[in-house]
Amino acid sequence: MSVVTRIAPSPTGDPHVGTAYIGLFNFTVARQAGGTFILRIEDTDRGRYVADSETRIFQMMQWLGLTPDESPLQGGPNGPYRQSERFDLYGDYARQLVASGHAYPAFETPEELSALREAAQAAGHVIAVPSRDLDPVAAQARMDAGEAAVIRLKVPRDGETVVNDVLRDPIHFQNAEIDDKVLLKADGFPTYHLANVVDDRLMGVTHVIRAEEWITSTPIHILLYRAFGWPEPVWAHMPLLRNADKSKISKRKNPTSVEWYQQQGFLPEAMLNFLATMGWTHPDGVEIFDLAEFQRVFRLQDVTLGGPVFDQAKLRWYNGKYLREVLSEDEVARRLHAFLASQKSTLPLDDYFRAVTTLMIPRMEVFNDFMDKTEYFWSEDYAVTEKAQAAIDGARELLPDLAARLKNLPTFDAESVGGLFRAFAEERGLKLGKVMPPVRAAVAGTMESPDLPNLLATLGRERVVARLMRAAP
RNA sequence: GGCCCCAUCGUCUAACGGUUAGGACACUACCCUUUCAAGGUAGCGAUACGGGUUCGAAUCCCGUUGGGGUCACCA
Repeated sequence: MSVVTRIAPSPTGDPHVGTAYIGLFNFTVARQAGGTFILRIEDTDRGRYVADSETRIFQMMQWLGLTPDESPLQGGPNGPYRQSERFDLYGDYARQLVASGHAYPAFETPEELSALREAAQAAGHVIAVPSRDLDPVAAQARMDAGEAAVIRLKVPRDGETVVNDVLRDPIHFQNAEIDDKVLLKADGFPTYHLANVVDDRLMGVTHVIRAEEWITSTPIHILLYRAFGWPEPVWAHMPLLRNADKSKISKRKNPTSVEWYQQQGFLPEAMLNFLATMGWTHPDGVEIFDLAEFQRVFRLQDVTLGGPVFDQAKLRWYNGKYLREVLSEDEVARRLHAFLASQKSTLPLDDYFRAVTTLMIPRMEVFNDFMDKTEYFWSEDYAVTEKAQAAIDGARELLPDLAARLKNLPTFDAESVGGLFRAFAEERGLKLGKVMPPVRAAVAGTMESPDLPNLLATLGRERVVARLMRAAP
């Protein structure tokens, strides 16, 4: 049987980093087996529905290189892939369960239920729904008369349900502690439990790899599979990504939108690499690896279960590493340019831009760092820091001479410029540390910059001489 | 609170009964050096606690503590 995995996000907001995380593992398990990876949209909650969310989820997956094989946007043999478009299906399956005695219509109002719940809580047991014991014929008559009803799963009163999760020991749940979950809401929409199980079955899903928060509802799903007479999929519950305080990762405490990371100028490769190390380590201790390598060595059973804290500092380190050591300078320049263009920059992708990029690669971790650190490359109106001004004022008399020499330097490359400075310093009996800082301050307006010869060579003779003259008395 | 999951440096983790408990991020110092980075070297730093089992426990068992998840006509 071919492996089929899926992610089933709800279109309720920004494309979440947790979806990307779970997507990575589902994608990989499918790819390893030459199977299929499906993106299904679980939009049965019309109250929380966000219109463009689905498209943005899809774009996130594409950006990361985790493009699904089947999805609402691409279609596929098991469509439709939006639960709202599969509406009719669920009612039929729910009724099938009622007919087979595995489910029943229930007439309790929300108010009655909350009263029941309070009483049950006080007594320390699970809620007992009165409708469960209604005569089926009488219940049918009430439904026919148009009385509002939901359909609930008839959970066995005794025995236990065991979840066999590939990542942990068998988990035992006493059936008496599982309440009769709603399968079909009064508005005819299915709940997550029904829709999820029916769709996974119909789409041939073999491996359910999802977040740990679903563990407690897994026995319900297993009971459903059994009620339908279907075989269970393989279960694997991944640890939850955490905030620094160890709580489940949340918007309030951590950026969770992948779009945010995109806008900061993170690379998808770095994000993927980082995410892969949340709960898993490369067996050879390798820190930097790509999707293909991950696919080659990943094994589900090696996933570690402690809730990993999503540490942005480490993500940034990965990103810097990709900039410096994985991508070519040319590739970085191209991507940086595209990034800046998306931020409304009009800088052309020319040799000058490429040269500046090369100088900045070891000096930025994410693309968003770039403009702040390179103002003086693009404008004559660059800010001059106090320290820089002091450096200029302290050695102002050197500048005209230096400017003249630079103007007449036969070739204006880093090596020649470096030689010029060494010669100048020796001639004047000065240390390089006395000569270079004022020049740096004058041409960059800051004391923090790439090394001076390369900085000057990149800026070019014309700019350098003009700036030096301007700073000189 | 009931049920469920989890537990090695601050963080991500290695170890799969025998190691001076290893690596990475972060942090600190030093080196390189014209500044800032990058890079190199070193340092700091952990088996939550208590009982067992065993010649031997981070590793197996039990308890405690701690953290997390879940208890909707949301997913």
